[in-house]
Amino acid sequence: MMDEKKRMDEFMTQCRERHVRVTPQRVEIFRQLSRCAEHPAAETLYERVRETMPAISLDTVYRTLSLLEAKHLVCTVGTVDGRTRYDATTALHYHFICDRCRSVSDIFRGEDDTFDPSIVAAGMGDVDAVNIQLRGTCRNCLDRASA
Amino acid sequence: MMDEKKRMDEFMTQCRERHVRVTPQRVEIFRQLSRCAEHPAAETLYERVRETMPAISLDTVYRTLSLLEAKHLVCTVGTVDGRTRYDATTALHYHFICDRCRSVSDIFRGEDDTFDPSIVAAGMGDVDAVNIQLRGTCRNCLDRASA
DNA sequence: TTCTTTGCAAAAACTTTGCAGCCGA
DNA sequence: TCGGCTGCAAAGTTTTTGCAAAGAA
Repeated sequence: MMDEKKRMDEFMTQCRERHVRVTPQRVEIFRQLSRCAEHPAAETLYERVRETMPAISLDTVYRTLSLLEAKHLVCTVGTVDGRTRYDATTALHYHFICDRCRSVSDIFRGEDDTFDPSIVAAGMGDVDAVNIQLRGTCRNCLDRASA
Repeated sequence: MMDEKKRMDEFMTQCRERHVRVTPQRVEIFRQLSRCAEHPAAETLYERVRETMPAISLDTVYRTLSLLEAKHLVCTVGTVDGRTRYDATTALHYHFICDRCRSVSDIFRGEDDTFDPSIVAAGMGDVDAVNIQLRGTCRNCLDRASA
């Protein structure tokens, strides 16, 4: 795992490359999103960011996520209970979404994984982002149900 | 492609198996959704269904889609512009979503496609549904831009 | 300096829900 | 018959937008 300082420097560099102004709010939103393993919705992330930046407003979180997603600095994981969930990792990977507890977990690709979006979409157009959701019941919920 | 009568019979059989009551509204909603290649949102489908069933209400369309999705008789394709889009085909396939024109197209699997959700999610839990979105710019929009 | 961004508040958009009468099984 | 379904209307949630002040390049 990349250390945080390096990750934040990279974020700021990419912002400048894409003409996205670097503001304290954007930096903090990205930092907290990177730290969250839970793939939070806007409001959840807002609560998190408020701990270190109490004056921030919810609409700034919405606007920032929406901007960063458009610039592919962040990606959406899908919608759970009507709320859009986000991920700071844009590298190709999958998500397991539990329909029972609403948790979202990363699934990183195995060595033998040959799934290739640009081959799959050959002829359809240019692919900028990929979102792969596997929905079902997670191990925790299965264990709890059988206990 | 399966003919419509056969598809509708299958739908009604599956409804009964899953204890979902067969009503004219549900049948018509499913029929129109099956006919739509565009993967419509609830409101778009509502307009479509109203052509043959003028008295239906929008909330019935919402309730029906939500029920059918829970029963895996229909699946969601993801959210485009804040609206959930649906698909009557539940067999594993992919979707190409154009961020420019908001169109959603099916991508059926190639012969050599070895992507297997239950292997990918091995150990994470039980997978009930899969949703794979490739987002980008479609051929049409690319051609229009370069013209 | 200039154009963008933020916070506040209000609004918009989509979706859900309560209720009474109706209908499928 | 009985429990679930529908239409109507109203509410609920999430997300977006207008505006003036503050801030990044």
